[in-house]
Amino acid sequence: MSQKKLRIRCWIELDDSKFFGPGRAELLELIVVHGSVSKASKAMGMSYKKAWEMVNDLNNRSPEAFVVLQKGGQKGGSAMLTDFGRMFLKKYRELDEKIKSIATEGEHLLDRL
Amino acid sequence: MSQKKLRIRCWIELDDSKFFGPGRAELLELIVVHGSVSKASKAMGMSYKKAWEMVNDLNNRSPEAFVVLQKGGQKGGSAMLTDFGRMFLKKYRELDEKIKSIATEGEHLLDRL
DNA sequence: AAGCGATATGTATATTTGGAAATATCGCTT
DNA sequence: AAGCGATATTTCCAAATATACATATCGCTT
Repeated sequence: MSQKKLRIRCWIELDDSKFFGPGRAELLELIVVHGSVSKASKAMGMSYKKAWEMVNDLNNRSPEAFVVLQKGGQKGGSAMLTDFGRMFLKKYRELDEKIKSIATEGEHLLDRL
Repeated sequence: MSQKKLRIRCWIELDDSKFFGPGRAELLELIVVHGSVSKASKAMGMSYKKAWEMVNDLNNRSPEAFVVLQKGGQKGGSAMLTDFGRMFLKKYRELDEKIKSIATEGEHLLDRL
């Protein structure tokens, strides 16, 4: 048998460049848990810079911000999702689930890989 | 209005690395039309090397080849899809359509971008 | 057997990406 | 009001990627 690991994933493109996909979804989830971009990036083994650029890109290219960032303060700073960010993340996960179910029902394109 | 171009796309991962997505789908379609990797790559503004590496990767990592390549001969060489390659491409396009319809039915996650 | 057209492969260069480290920020503590 | 701590933000340089270009290969045609 092939024993190959197969996955179907989706992402959203905005003006012909990637805007939202599995990586950003995971990052946002970890920001919810940890309350900072720094901790979230460490938790997923990503460099802080890359994580910060993702957050920055989400906020800049969307008409509504995904994440509110605060620097300084008692704990040095913080990050939390906006209502819009949480809503978007939830809907993306729902879509992801639907796609997974489509891909596994009946005979499909992965059967012979 | 936002006037932003929005798309939702999917790709297939095999053993944690990308295997098939929109780029390779388009390349295969152009190979069907033109009958060579060279012309197909030019038609989509991609370097020949990159296109060749895509075809090579598809053939190597799949148990069944996607493309049959011939070098030399009357026209210097040629490329054509296998039955498997055509079948896979067709099913991928069907999946793409289903995902698109899911993402656009009713209120969805793209509404506020 | 020489030439042709396209594949197949390698090399050098430009471009993009990525990480490490330095810097700026700000409420709290003292 | 000066220092601290944890984070956000920027700078700089290494490393991975991609592109352009050059070369080798092959089988048919003539």
